[in-house]
Amino acid sequence: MLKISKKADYALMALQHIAAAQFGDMMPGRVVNTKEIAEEYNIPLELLAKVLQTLAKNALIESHNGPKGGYVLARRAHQITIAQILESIEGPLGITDCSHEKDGEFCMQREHCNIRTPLLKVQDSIAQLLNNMTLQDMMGGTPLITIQSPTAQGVER
Amino acid sequence: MLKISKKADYALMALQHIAAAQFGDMMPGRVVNTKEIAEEYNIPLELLAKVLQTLAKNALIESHNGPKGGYVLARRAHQITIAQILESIEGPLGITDCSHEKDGEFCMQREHCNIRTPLLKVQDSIAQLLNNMTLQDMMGGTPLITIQSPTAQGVER
DNA sequence: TGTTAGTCCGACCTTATTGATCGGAGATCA
DNA sequence: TGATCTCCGATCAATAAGGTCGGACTAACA
Ligand code: FES
Ligand code: FES
Repeated sequence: MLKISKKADYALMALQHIAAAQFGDMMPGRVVNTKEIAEEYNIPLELLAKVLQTLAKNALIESHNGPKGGYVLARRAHQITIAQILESIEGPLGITDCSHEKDGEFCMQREHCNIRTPLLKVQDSIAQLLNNMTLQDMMGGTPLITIQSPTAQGVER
Repeated sequence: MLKISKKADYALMALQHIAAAQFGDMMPGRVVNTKEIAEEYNIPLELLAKVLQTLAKNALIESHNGPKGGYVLARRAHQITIAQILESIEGPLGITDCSHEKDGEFCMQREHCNIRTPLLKVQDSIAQLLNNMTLQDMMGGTPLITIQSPTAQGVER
């Protein structure tokens, strides 16, 4: 119910990892490749590759080809919102399939629909929530330090 | 992306209609049957029936069998939350598939997962939003009155 | 400079979820 | 009692997601 796809899940993990490698290590512009992420989180390699391709196409990360190649974050972590990531993978956010009426074709129920307005309000709230949360917020709240605390360190903010 | 299923959509429409018929007409305990709703909103009849069955099983509405039978709201409109409706149709709310770890089986990524905590926070926010919105709130905001005739005229057959 | 190894990239197939459908059981009113 | 109208459970088809394959490119190295 209201579940985001696994591909989006992988995208979030990968981006978090790339961001951590980029700002947490000593090397500032460190390039991280697909295999490293896939092995770290037990993600099917080829599937993760596909996800990263999509992310690169949407200008969230930059791809460097050849040996020692890989991906680098295209912007700073606090400039990337969760909404941007999810929309890159799964298309525009729409809580119901008739949210975005495409070129003159509305759903059958549109005429007598009684739930459109309140549902759009719910959708707006969710969109706002996702837009206000950045990748940096997701990294344990602490900006540059790598997390890695075994205890359930709260992410209160 | 984050789209709720069509069945849940139908459930919301049907419940709104039942509530309107129950409190908007002169008859307080009016029974409304499946066919009436299906024709009003152009919903496939049998599918809507299935949805209503599920709703009845979850004690959101009561079913009255036989001729002149149909469904009646089990509680007052302001006692039914959107979250209850959605969860009745689509199961418990989980933004990711590993939200509810079922009996000892966690996902492969659990060990090194870096996005679990923030995602649970997002899920909590959405759940709270849906729990605070009742069926009555969805009916134009105005409490019990305001359901005038547009529905009643279409129901005549 | 030629080779080679390692990377990204696009198209394809398989599986799971949702959407929709069918016939039967039970209950009420005439 | 009888017929009719309703709800109910099991079944089938369409769609989207998850996963997989081989090809194209780039950059480092000998
Ligand atoms: S379901 Fe499409 S407008 Fe309400
Ligand atoms: S994906 Fe399952 S715990 Fe993070």
